[in-house]
Amino acid sequence: MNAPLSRYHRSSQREAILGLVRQAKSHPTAEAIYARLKHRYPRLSLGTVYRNLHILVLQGKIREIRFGSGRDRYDGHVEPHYHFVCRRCEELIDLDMPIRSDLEPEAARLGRFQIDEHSVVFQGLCASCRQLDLHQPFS
Amino acid sequence: MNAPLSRYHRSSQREAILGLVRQAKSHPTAEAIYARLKHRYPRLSLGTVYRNLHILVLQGKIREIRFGSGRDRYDGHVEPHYHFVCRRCEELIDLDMPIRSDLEPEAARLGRFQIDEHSVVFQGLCASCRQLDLHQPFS
DNA sequence: ATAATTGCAAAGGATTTGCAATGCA
DNA sequence: TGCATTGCAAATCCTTTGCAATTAT
Repeated sequence: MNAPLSRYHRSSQREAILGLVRQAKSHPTAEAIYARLKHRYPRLSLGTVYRNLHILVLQGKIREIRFGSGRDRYDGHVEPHYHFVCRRCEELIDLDMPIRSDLEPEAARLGRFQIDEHSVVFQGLCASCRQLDLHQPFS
Repeated sequence: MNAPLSRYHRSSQREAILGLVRQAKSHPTAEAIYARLKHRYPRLSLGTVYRNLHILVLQGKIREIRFGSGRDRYDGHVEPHYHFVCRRCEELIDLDMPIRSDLEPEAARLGRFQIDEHSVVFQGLCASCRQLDLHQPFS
């Protein structure tokens, strides 16, 4: 992961990546971030994007989201929240609903777990795919 | 994915894979399944394992679990249930606690979603890693 | 000056796929 | 026979890493 030994130096690439992840309503993949910054930093490389994303995660400034299909996504909202994923278009949406913290002690009781957090992901069809689905259902 | 055009033929490899995933208490990866069946089917290949796992998922006989680190895991329990993942050893444990179905209409109301299911994953330390952690915390 | 960051290219791990041979219906 | 399944190997996709050059402190 190549994390630094002492403290970080600032880099405009990293700041741009953080800015982009924070302002994006979507939850961009590394590839998407790379594509959107490539014109501003023509020599930018994917490796740099990945390295900075990891640093930002270590710094607690963004979150890595790993469910769903192959690629990781990044979330600029670090406060706990739930997600919805469309099973057709794979869009990932933040949900503004209360966290059920009471679930944690209940789960902890089932084993001798120490539970730090939990995630909830709803799956189904988003508004637009729902319409499509009426006409062209998929197997 | 190479799904068949009409109906499936039976294959003893597929039956063995299904049997193994069902009886396993752990949630094995494709690699682990391959390793455990290799002596019984010396010419078995990883490709065959992956292809059959996908077919079994399509048939609704097993579930694919995709959170956490890189590799997919497979679950022989197809009824909805929640999971616990240890952040140190990455063990994945089925939890026998009631499903909060009331969460779904609540989430659906936030967008115009059609919600079919939801998953809940608790993260923390399992019983054994918890003890270790007292002596050798990790960064 | 020291150490972090970059770009590039190559390596890595997990999964998928093309193809000829084999097996099931 | 017709089509699904297999083994094998190569290909693909996403992510990580080594290294020499550059940049921040």
